Amino acid sequence: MDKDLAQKPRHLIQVVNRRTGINSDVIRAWERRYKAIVSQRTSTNRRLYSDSDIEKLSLLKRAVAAGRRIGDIAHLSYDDLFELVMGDESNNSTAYQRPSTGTVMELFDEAVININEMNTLKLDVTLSNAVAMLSTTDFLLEFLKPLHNHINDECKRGTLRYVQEKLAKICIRTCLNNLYSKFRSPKNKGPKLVVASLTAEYENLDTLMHIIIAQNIGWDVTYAGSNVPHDEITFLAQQISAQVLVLALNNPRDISRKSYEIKTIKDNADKKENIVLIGHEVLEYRTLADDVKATIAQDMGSFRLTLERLYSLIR
Amino acid sequence: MDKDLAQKPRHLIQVVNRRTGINSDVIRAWERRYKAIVSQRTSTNRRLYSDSDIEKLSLLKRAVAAGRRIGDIAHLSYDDLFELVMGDESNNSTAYQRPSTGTVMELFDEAVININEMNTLKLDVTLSNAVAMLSTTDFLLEFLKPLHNHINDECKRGTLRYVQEKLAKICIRTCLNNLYSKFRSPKNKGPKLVVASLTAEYENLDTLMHIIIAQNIGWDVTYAGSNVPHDEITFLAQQISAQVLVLALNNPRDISRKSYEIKTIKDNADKKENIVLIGHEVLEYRTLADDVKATIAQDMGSFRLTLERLYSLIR
DNA sequence: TAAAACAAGACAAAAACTTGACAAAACATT
DNA sequence: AATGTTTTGTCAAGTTTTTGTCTTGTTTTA
Repeated sequence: MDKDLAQKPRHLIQVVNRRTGINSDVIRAWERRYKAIVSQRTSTNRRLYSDSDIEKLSLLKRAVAAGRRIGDIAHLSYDDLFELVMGDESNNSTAYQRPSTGTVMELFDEAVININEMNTLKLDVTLSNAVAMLSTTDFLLEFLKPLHNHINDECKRGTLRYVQEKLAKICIRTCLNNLYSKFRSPKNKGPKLVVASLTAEYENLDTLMHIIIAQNIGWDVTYAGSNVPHDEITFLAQQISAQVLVLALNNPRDISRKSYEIKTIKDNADKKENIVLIGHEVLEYRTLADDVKATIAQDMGSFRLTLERLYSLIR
Repeated sequence: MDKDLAQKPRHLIQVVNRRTGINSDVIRAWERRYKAIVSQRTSTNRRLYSDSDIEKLSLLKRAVAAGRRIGDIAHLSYDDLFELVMGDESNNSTAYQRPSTGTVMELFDEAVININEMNTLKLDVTLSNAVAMLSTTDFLLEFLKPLHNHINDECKRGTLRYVQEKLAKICIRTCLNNLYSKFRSPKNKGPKLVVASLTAEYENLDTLMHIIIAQNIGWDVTYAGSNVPHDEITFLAQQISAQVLVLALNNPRDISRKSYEIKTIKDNADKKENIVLIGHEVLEYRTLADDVKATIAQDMGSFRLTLERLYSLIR
């Protein structure tokens, strides 16, 4: 019965477009030129696609992304295609192509315009387009982080008003939140990691970006938010038996107290627990980091490397 | 018995319009052309809709927003529609699995257990199941609001630790965020509404719930966050030409300053702009509300009524 | 009596269709 | 390295289908 449903032509070309990310024109062109997917039609000549059609189209897209030419592969059966894509993607894992700077630039400009116009709806669309078009890493490092910096700069300079900053940051937070939930599945049984920040720290978009990176590597992330007393962090990490604890340090105040608290956390923790420090005040904690054998990750790039290293150590 | 009530035809088309955000003309056209919802009639030929009719209409609206054509889907059963919408909204068509049981009580208990165990992953699942199984209103009023109260109570009593509260609230915020983005579509051309809170107010989950309600009625909501200076709020409302301004008042401090600021906002606003006050400190602003002709909405129920009234006035 | 609901038809914007053209990218050849 | 050829995504023009909105005129409600 399920198979029956999967074969049933019931999706309009627009739905296929949304699900696969392939432009409607392209879908039609592939049909016209190579008979890639010859869909059924309604009595009034509209195309209707089945679930399996959509799956084949997704495979075709992946094959093209892996460097195949559509004309060569369009006629292949689903199974042949599947095999092809699997081979391509496993060999080519390093051959990821950076998006052209043009793409990122255009998305960036679009986002800036949306922010200036305070059109949160359009900004949402732009952000989710960026997510769709870029890899997670590129999205964060090449697009969102620069955008975030730009917003902060313009705000300091006075070119951007306070509400504009606020609205933009709420949109970005929502977007990061979506990204976070999207990649969370009960099936994920990666090693556990806790992200939190101590008392007198504020919520920070950079911290959220770090969370996405960790998740992207394969960690099962639990985010405890900002402004959490140190003993609560210890409790949480122990209860869920986290293997890594990430602390965000963005507020330049109370460094000595926080240092003491971090030391306490380390003392109370199991020996296997690793501590990673992030945030832009992180350099103030250099000597402490040596002391408690914590790792300092100054930016998202080194954070990714650190977590990848820890991940391979644990696995 | 509840089912009985849900099947009972008792809502005029106007009510359906406000609850679903679907124009009355459209509802009638859908009935005339596709027999989407063939409602009962009174003895004098007025249409009367049941709760289930409203829910099916909401699903139809979501399916249309996801790119479906009304003519193709109007005839589907509620369950088929549900499956379709779930597939469309979470791009991978296999994501949602219907939970085995699901009264509000059971969902509530499940959530409480998840919170105690600090299993955020499972809590996420429970919350999204609740969203899927209940109507938006029921989800908020019967499930989430009580859960939120429960968390606050347990925390005051000391039964719940600080991290547990934190984790739970982050999950809830994420869930509300998702709900918010889900119902935002560029197609929505509802009247505009701004939600914000003044300086010295903090972020509040109740405010987010109010946002979902407003959106559910058909408003195009812009959320400016908390702690926004009054002149920034005025600027925003003018720029996007909002027709309603919702202010959240949860902090008992600085009432006189805030009163003054609200008055200033009213003075600078266009005459047509309506102000609605929400939050648990809202009763302190009674005299002010009379002064500036603002409406006070003490709870989510009266908030819904207020916005429905304003919606029908504007339309 | 004014406002709201009804029916039926008309209209126009949006979306999908076909065909053909174009230009950038990829490939092949010299 | 330069040049010619093929591939392929995108766009435009013109047609058809779909669907939200509006109009007109009648009936019901408050």
